Amino acid sequence: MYTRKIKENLDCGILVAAKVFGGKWKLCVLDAINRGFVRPADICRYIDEASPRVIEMQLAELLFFGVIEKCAEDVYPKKTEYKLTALGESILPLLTQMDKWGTAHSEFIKERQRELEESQSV
Amino acid sequence: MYTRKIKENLDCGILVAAKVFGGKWKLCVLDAINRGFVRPADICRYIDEASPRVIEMQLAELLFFGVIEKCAEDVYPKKTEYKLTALGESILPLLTQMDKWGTAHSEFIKERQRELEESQSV
DNA sequence: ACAATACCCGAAAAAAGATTCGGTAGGGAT
DNA sequence: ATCCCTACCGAATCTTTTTTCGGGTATTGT
Repeated sequence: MYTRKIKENLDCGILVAAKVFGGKWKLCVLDAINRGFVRPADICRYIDEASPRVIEMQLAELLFFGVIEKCAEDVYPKKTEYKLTALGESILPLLTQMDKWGTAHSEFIKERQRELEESQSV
Repeated sequence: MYTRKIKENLDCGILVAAKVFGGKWKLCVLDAINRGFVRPADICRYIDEASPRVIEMQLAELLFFGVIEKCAEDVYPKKTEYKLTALGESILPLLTQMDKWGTAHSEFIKERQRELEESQSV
């Protein structure tokens, strides 16, 4: 298991929040679950840009921090389902706001990004 | 100059937002500027956990994406000041909400983190 | 029995991100 | 002249994160 070399600082709220949902795909996973894609294979299909492995890992972390919970663990056939806990639900407003912000400024940011890429390729 | 190897996807709002303020210190820098630490040296002293270099780099990125702007560029002695643009201001509510969330759940998350560290050190 | 699917996990490799180091350049004070 | 401060930047290095690859177990449909 990987252990950090640099000590983490969780002294301010922003850093705590970043710790919990700061991974590349964590918010996407929460979004997927929120939209009803609750089984691992469904989430993977929904977020097909990410590798299944990374989604598993992010699910594991979200589970560890109590943001989601796992159901039907010992039922066969395995029909694992994840759902948001109260803590997870409390993130939704933030998720929504971030999504709104990003969508609202999407064109502007994309345009800047294009410029950057062009200047690099020359 | 560094160019990414994996193509970026900015198709959903969350990914756009993550792109703009997803760095390790970006939100901290915005917070610092918002609190009145507007000169590079001041920001560095305020966020003394981060190296000055990384703060410069994050400032450059925030500048590039139009989240902050730079004043007094050609005045000597150099008294560079950064301030939030309208776009930057529009992030503040999110910043506040994230900080609130993190602060509210700080103890719980820290406790989980402690457990994780203990289990690793055994 | 066989193939396909779901779920989960370890470990190496690749990529991205952060940090350190050293340097430039100008201003101000002693 | 020397020293310290501010601002900035390139490049090597180190750390962290993500990805890829391969494996394992169990179930379902044919």
